[in-house]
Parts: sequence; structure tokens; C-alpha cells
Amino acid sequence: MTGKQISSVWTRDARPARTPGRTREEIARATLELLDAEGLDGLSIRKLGAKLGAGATSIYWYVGNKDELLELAYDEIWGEITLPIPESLGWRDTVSAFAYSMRHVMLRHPWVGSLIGRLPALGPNAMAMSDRLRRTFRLAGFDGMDIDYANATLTAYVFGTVIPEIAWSTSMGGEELDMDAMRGTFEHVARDFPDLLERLVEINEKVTVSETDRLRAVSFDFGLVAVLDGLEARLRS
Amino acid sequence: MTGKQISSVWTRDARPARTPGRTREEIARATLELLDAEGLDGLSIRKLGAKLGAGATSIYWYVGNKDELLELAYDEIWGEITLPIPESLGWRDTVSAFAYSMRHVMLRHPWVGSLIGRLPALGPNAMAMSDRLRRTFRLAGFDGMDIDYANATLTAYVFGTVIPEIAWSTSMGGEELDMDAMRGTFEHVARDFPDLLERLVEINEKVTVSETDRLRAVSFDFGLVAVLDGLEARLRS
DNA sequence: ACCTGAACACCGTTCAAGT
DNA sequence: ACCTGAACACCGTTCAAGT
Repeated sequence: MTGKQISSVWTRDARPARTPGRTREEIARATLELLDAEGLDGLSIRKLGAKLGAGATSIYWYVGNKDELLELAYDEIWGEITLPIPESLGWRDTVSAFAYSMRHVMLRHPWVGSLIGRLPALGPNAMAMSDRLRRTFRLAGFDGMDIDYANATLTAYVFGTVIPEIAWSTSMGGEELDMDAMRGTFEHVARDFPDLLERLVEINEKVTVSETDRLRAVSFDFGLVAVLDGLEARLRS
Repeated sequence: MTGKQISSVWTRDARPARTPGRTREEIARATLELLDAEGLDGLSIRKLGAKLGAGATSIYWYVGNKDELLELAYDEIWGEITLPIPESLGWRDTVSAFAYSMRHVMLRHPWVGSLIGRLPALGPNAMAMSDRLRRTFRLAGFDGMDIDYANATLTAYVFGTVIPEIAWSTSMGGEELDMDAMRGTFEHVARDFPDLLERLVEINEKVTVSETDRLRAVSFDFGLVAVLDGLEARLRS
């Protein structure tokens, strides 16, 4: 009587690649392209089959279900993040670069925002990144479980900042926002909180789209510095 | 020629409640119950209709589409978070209590993990919480935009920690995990990273489920203290 | 004002059957 | 070993029609 297993694509090796068949990489890339083009709702097994020039259900030969397919695409994301060599840059600059790169990659593939809360990150690219980040924090002077805590703190900050950013911009659905309508929305939803309303309107008013981006970048940096300062304080105690 | 609008339930008032009709609150509560009982995939407009003793599509009278329905349930979550009075507790203890409460509420309603990256938080409960948090940070001594940056940093940390926690535990799908299978999974996915593997196995080995919970709580606290220390450093500079 | 049922255009997944 | 098509049990959403 064995208990439950973790359900993940990565618990099994890919089926051995033979000439006529597809590979996991092909499928992962095609899935990623479909997601980038049409979003999470736009991805269906049938469309993916068509894109690969195959019958609708042939994907099930390679993958147990749709979530496993998404795991494949999710791990591609981790592969796009860059991390400098910690030995030459020092830990603060290294993890800062990681944080910026991760934010950038997430914004380029906004559908990840909906996956992070649903799928475990057990793919090879995620594992490799984990390992390198741990090495960086060890080099910084963290020890034992603190390595993992520091790692978790940094990643949490990035995820937690970017995920709502994504929700916000997809709910806008594009660039050409009607500023007046937006102001109206704020005045409606924050009508009982004059203080908050003032700030919302203020932010809304002075900004073109590119200024919003800059403001978000400033906010991201503010928090990142705070997180790194906090970690550094731990290091000294 | 007006531009795009934000699409959210909260941009419109609820239709005026008359005797035979339902209210947004009823619908929000029923949706929340269905989500708690069957998860995000278990919620369908038809099931919700049945639960309310109504025709399948009557919900569309109150709500534009399924995402708007989810916004209703999402805002209920914000209403469950408790925040002490900042004036009597001091800012650090106040925002700590907020962070713990938010984590707790999210773990009780794991489906929020998939919504935060998809829906804006514009509901009355979210707004009220925003306002109170801003007040707390102002009391702490933050000023101007720094109030919002500090607020964003804290919330980001909580979201970013809990969201992957949720993904992790739902991919386990329950309590009775086969430890050996889990070890096997780790040995498989982290086979190229001996260091990381060692840590994964170590964590897996020494822990019952309740110990995992304790470990997560320790990790959460480590990061939270770091974030608060980092914010406090900003305050002094 | 509020609700219904039928209908449309989709889904994910299973499975027997093909090569 | 790999792929197919048909079939099943669902979806979200629209809309004319009812009261």
C-alpha cells in the first residue's frame, strides 16, 4: 500500500526519441509559442496538435495531461533567466541581476503569472537555477538552512512583485487606456478612502505608459534594496 | 473615440437588490464555498447556478463573465485578513500580524494562488486593506511614494512566499505522501546537482507533515524579519 | 426586472483501432 | 512505437422567450 506520488512530468524521463516521433523540446517550444501568442486561455491541446501538424490527441503520447504540458513550458521560462558568475561579481550584484532578469522574463511571458501558484517547479532549468542561487548565497556567507531561507526570500520578493503587476496590466488589456475612464474607476472603487484615492489618481494622472513602467521599476528597486539590506543584516548577526 | 476600459466587476455598482433577486454577497459566498470545496477547476457557472437553486445562466444577470465572478470571491479573501490597530501596536508588529494573517487566509483558500496573477484587486475589501496598510506605514514614518513602495514590498513578500507554497502542496494532492517515492523524485530531478539534492533529501527525510509546516513557518519568519529590517533601514536613512 | 432553456462553439481526456 | 478519429462528458456564453 504505497502513498500518493508527486504528480509532475519531471518524475519520469522523456520517452526515448526515435526518428518519426517528436521530442519534449519541440513540444515545449511549440507550447511556449502558443502561450505567448494567445495566452493561457488560448492554449488548447487541439490547437497545439494542429500547430505541430499532428492529430489532436497525439500529445498524450508524450505527456500525461495538460498540466504536465504546462510544466514543460514553465521550465523553459527558467531557462531564459540569466545569472552572472557569482565569484566575479559579488553576491549582491549577482542576485540583483537575477532579480531583474527574472522580472524581465516574467513580463515577457505574462501567462506564467497564473502557473506559479499551480505547478511545482521541478524541471531541469528550475533546478539548475536553484543550485546556482544557492551557491551564490553560500558564497555570500550564509550557512546551513539560511542558504535556503535567503534564496526563498529573494525569489518570493520577485514573484510577489511581478505577479500582481501582470494581473494589473492584463486587466488593462493593452496600451490605449482611456485615462478618464480609469480615473472614473478609481473614484468609484476607492470612494471611501480619500487618501488612497488621491494617490491612485495622482499616479494615474502624471503618467504615460512609459512613465508607469519607470515608476514600477523604481518601486521594484526600492523593495529589492530593502530585501538585500535585510539579508545583509542577517549575515552580520 | 474612447480608449480601453479596465475590465472589472468593481467598475459598476451592483444592480439594485429587489425582493426576488439574488445579491452580489450571496453569489460571492456561494462561489467561495464552491471554490473551497472543489477548487478552481471544480467551479462552473452551471454548478453555481444549481447550488443557488437557479437556472444555469441566471448568474449572467449579476456578473459579466466568469472572471468577474472570481473577482467577487477574491475580494472575500481580502475581507478575512485581520489587521490590528497600528496606533497601539507599533508598525512592525502590526504589519507582521498582517503578513501572518494573510498567509493563513491564503493557505485556507489555495485557489487564490491562481487568481492573483490574473485578476486585479479592486474590490472594497482589498481597497480597505490597502488604505489601512498605507496608514500603518505612514505612522511608521514613511513619506510620499515610499509609503506605497514599502506597502508593495511587504505584500510582495507574502504573495511570493505563499503562492509557490500552494503550488507545492496542491501538486502533492493530500497528506499521505509516499516518502520513498518523493525521495525518488528528488533523486531524479536533482540528479545533476548533488548539493541541492542533499538538501532536498535532508528536508524530506527528517520531516513528518507537521514538521514541514513548522519549517515553512520558520522560513517565512526569516524572510519577513529580513524584509522588515530592510524597510527599517530605509526609514533611518 | 429577473430568469429560463436551447443552442453554439468549444474544451480535456479515453480508447479502440490503425500502421 | 507512435498516431489517429470518434466519442464522452463536460465547458462559457449568447439570446430569444418567458413571467
